[in-house]
Amino acid sequence: MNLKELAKALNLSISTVSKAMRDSYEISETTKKAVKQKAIELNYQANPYASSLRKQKSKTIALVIPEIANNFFTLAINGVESIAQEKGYHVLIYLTHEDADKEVEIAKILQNGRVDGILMSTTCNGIDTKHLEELREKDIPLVLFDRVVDQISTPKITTDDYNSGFNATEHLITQGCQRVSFLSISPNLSICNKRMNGYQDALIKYHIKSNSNWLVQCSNDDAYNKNVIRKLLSRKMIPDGIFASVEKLAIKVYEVCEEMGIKIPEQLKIISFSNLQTASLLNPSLTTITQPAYEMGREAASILFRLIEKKGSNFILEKTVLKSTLIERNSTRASLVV
Amino acid sequence: MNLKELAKALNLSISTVSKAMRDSYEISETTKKAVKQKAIELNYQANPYASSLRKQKSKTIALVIPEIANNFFTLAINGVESIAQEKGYHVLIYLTHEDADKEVEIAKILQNGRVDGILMSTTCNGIDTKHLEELREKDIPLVLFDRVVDQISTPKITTDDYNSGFNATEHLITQGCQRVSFLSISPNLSICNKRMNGYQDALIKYHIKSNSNWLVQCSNDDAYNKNVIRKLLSRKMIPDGIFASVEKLAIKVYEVCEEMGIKIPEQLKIISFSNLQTASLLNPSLTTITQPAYEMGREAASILFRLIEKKGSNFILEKTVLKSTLIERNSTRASLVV
DNA sequence: TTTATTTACGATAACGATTTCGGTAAAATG
DNA sequence: CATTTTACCGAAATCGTTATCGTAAATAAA
Repeated sequence: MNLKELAKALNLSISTVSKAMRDSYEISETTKKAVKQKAIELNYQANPYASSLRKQKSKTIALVIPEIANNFFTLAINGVESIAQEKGYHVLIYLTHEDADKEVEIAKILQNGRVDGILMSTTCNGIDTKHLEELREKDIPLVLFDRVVDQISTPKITTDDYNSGFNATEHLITQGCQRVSFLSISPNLSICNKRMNGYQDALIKYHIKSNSNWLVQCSNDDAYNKNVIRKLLSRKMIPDGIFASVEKLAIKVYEVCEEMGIKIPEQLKIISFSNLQTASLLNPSLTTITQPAYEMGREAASILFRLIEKKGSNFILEKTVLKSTLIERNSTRASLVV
Repeated sequence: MNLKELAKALNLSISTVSKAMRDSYEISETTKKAVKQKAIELNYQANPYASSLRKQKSKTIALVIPEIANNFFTLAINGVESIAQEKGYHVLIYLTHEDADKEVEIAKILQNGRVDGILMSTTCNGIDTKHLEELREKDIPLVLFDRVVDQISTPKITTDDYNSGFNATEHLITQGCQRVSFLSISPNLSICNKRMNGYQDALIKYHIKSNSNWLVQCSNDDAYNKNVIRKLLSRKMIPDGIFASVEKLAIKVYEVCEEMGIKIPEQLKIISFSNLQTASLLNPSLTTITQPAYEMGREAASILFRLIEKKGSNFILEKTVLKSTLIERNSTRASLVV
């Protein structure tokens, strides 16, 4: 079923039918009605690729994220999808699996007009950002969220990572921690570094000597991370507080503590960035800094659509910062002095 | 940058360049090399929509799922994406949010050639399946996974839901439960009913009177479900075992038990279908039936691609059944008789 | 040497829509 | 009554590829 057949069935020209379908002022109401009815009757739907080719826009966006088995991204996708569906856009999903090369490859592929815009949260392994600059040069609308790259000039949605990092650390300290360790996911990730800066400044505020030994670099390999954490908790002087920059590191800490018989929060308190649905059901319940993931997705998507629709508008705010909330639970409960 | 410009830069015809790019036997090796080099130099990439229009295939599949904030689907997406990326396909994602109308709408939209095939897990609220039949009639490759619809003739990937349901219930009984309740997510979902059948047959095997009071219909509204569970656990005769057909119901049970001070597993044992990463860290750790979600995604995708590539091949197995595994944890630990 | 066959490439027509540009009738205007 | 508008509609170009077909030169076969 294409326009030609539909036109034939109506004894009208192709162009008339095309215009009628899109409510052109050139077409009388009566023929419009006739055309639309026949279209429904014959189950006509415009071929999206023919339209895209002609109109040079695809009504499709790409969502590029490092992983999906992660509640933050899951919620963000929900936010993105909700806006996309409202706007009648389609969403292509690409996972980089924290592989910088794959991210570059995907960025390359997306230069060919397949999508009208890109929503991206970068991999933590990347250092080079040429692929993002290329997208900017080609004027492909790009919005970064959460894991942003500061040097790229494009809208970015983040949370107040520095403050959150500061507050999380302060919370540990006020709950009685003296030796607070920070688990980083990557030294190349600006948001992770901001969280770390908050951590360091909180230590300074409370006159706690910032010891680089408490700063632990993790990776995206679960097994490796578990080992790193094991080592951390096997030192002669182990931390009494851990600030995990991402959820999966907190999970590994729990596992290692169980394994080693370390009691949370009595021997070790822990706080983590996390959107776990089950944070309150863990043993013990996990104190979290929870990002407004859904809202971030929605915000990122709606800014992207604004970019797409009013291309060339320059009143686009570069940076949007949403607030995370610290939810206190038992994993950081001050030890009861019975 | 399009073929025309590339051809001009090479002093060749458009058709020659096009063929060279796709390694046609009609083109000499020398010109092929020249063309490809120039293509890289000028950063040429074929316009996907022009290609799709001409070739009548899009190298794109649709993944239609009811929700994404669910570890099963998250893992399945991972599986799907891994195969899609291997095959050079793109993945469009659509969420129905358990809304049958939305599922119908999406199915309609996908009839227009936007995708070469569809991967779907149906909503639990659907009863009508006309939209799926239409897809079959239009010969659009369709593979159902997990939440399948039996009456549609198309490949399906499921787990052994009946057996799993039986085993889960048997497990509760052998751990000492006498009043086992089943939390259903929907009466319209064949896999949920199969799990229930397993449950019922296990009761029969152990000569436990199957009481319809123990069969609780939940929905996809968290607040509603929580209320239903509250009521269940407020009866004069409350169950001593709960079998949750999906993860989110189990979480609600935990929450209600915490609220009401009901001790798991002493007063109430619970087992659930679940792919929670944190099942072992819950308080108490949750006994689960865990589906091979990643493998199901991979399997579904690879069958879909077989369908797409050898359209008309009839040796396609209708049904693939993978095995779930019961992972025993503390939520069903037999009460210690101290 | 003549004929048949490859080899390597180009011209051109699709694919299915959108859009510009006309064109014709009827209605409105002078 | 002549002229301009207005209201509708159609022809044809276009988007960027791919596929079919044709053809010149080069090679092989006769």
